[in-house]
Amino acid sequence: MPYDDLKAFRIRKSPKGGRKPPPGLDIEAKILDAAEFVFGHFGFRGATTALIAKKAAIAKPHIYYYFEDKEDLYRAILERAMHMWARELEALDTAGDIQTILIRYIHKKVDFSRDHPDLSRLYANEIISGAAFIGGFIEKVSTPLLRDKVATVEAWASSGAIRPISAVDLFFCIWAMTQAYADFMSQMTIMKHKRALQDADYETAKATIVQLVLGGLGLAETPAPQPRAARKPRRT
Amino acid sequence: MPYDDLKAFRIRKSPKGGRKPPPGLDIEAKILDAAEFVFGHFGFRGATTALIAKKAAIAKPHIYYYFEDKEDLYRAILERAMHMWARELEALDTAGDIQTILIRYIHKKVDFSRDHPDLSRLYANEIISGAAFIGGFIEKVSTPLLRDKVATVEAWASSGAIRPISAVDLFFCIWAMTQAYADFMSQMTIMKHKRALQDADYETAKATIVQLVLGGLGLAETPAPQPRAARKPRRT
DNA sequence: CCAGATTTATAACGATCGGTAAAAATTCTT
DNA sequence: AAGAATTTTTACCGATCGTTATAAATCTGG
Repeated sequence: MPYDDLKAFRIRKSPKGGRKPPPGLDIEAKILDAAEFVFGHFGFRGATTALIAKKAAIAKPHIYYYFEDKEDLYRAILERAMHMWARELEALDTAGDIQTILIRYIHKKVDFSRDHPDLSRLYANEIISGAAFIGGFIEKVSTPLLRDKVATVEAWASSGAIRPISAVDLFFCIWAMTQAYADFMSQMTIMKHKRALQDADYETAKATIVQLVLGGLGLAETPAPQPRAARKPRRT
Repeated sequence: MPYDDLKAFRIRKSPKGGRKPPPGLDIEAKILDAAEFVFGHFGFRGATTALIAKKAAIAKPHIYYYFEDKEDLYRAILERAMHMWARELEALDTAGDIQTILIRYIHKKVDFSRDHPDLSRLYANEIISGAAFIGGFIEKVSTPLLRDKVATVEAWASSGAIRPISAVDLFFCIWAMTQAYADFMSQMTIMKHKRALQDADYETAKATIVQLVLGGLGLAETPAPQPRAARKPRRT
């Protein structure tokens, strides 16, 4: 688990005692949710503490009771986003059918875009603006993770299981397609004449991406209907 | 040419007489270039006129001699970006070999990401932040253009020339993949341990995207060397 | 060379930015 | 219920935001 280094990216404030959600919900969580939305839509520089406070329904200086400054708050959410991002890539376990592995990964990525669009937008904004805050994380955590998965894909290719391909670009393309359904959501809703993407839209997205990836790798859609007993997970 | 409506999106200032670049370069172009960079990296809200002026090597209020306000400047660049974006989609002429059409389109899109990364980032930023400025343009100009191309792809599918696919999502995916090589450039350079993407990287990107799209549509990479020679569309 | 128009630079405005100080309100402990 | 500790609000700060006013510089045509 190499990406546990990311603890170094954040210094929290109060390791003090008791937890208690007395009247309403936890304020810190409300701030984080509001900040996720605002940072996700406008980036670090475009987001304002006033807008975050308004979205969280609190007074503006109240933010500074829970977070040192704007950057601390931004890092807190970025960390959450990177955490989930890295965990998803790590969860691409290389055991089992190739088709199943890829399908499962693509589905998970699209589901993430549907369930956490603001986190995806936040990440996209950070990358577009130059990855000033998470460049180190990408270099030290994401890249080794990627290289591991790239090696797996290349092993598939050299064994003849899939058509040869640039494994790095394959991942870039999968990320681009799956994350687009969060980042470019507003464009898609306009072009589809909808107010929001429905479940059916995400299912169609999954099917299309799966078709492109499996087709591009020369794989059939049906993952070889389990010739033997289900209990045997092939080789490790 | 439906997208000529976009003239309504911009009101320029001086339709007055003579053009002359007397001492240095044209100031307005320098402002536009600087603004393209700054808006592209930080979005409308995150960009500051001071930074644009500094990048253009002029005094801050000098901007307001050529542009009414920040929004006017932003729209000017957005218009340029949308112009190029729409022209590219329009240039996907539906004549000729299907493979050739798709390959040419993908190549053009990747070339655009390489040659105008800031414009691509600008567009991405605008979409991510909700498409507040260009929502109308997308609705009135881009969408009809897209629907036309979608009809073409669907005709291909119903004629059996390609595998059935959601044509709309196919375009979303092609845009996502090709534009990612501009928008997510910083992530890619970090993960590739490079300072910038080289020509070879863009060529690999093209090949990968082409492989995914053609493979996903059940098309061979080689576009039928002669009009009537190839009759057995068997893959690899 | 000079008046008039055009282009650039300087000064400064109100609004808003991120952030602080300190008081008010609330909760916890006793 | 009283006092201490914690949570939230009010008031406000200097810096920077977008923008305007206006003066200096430059370029024009005669």
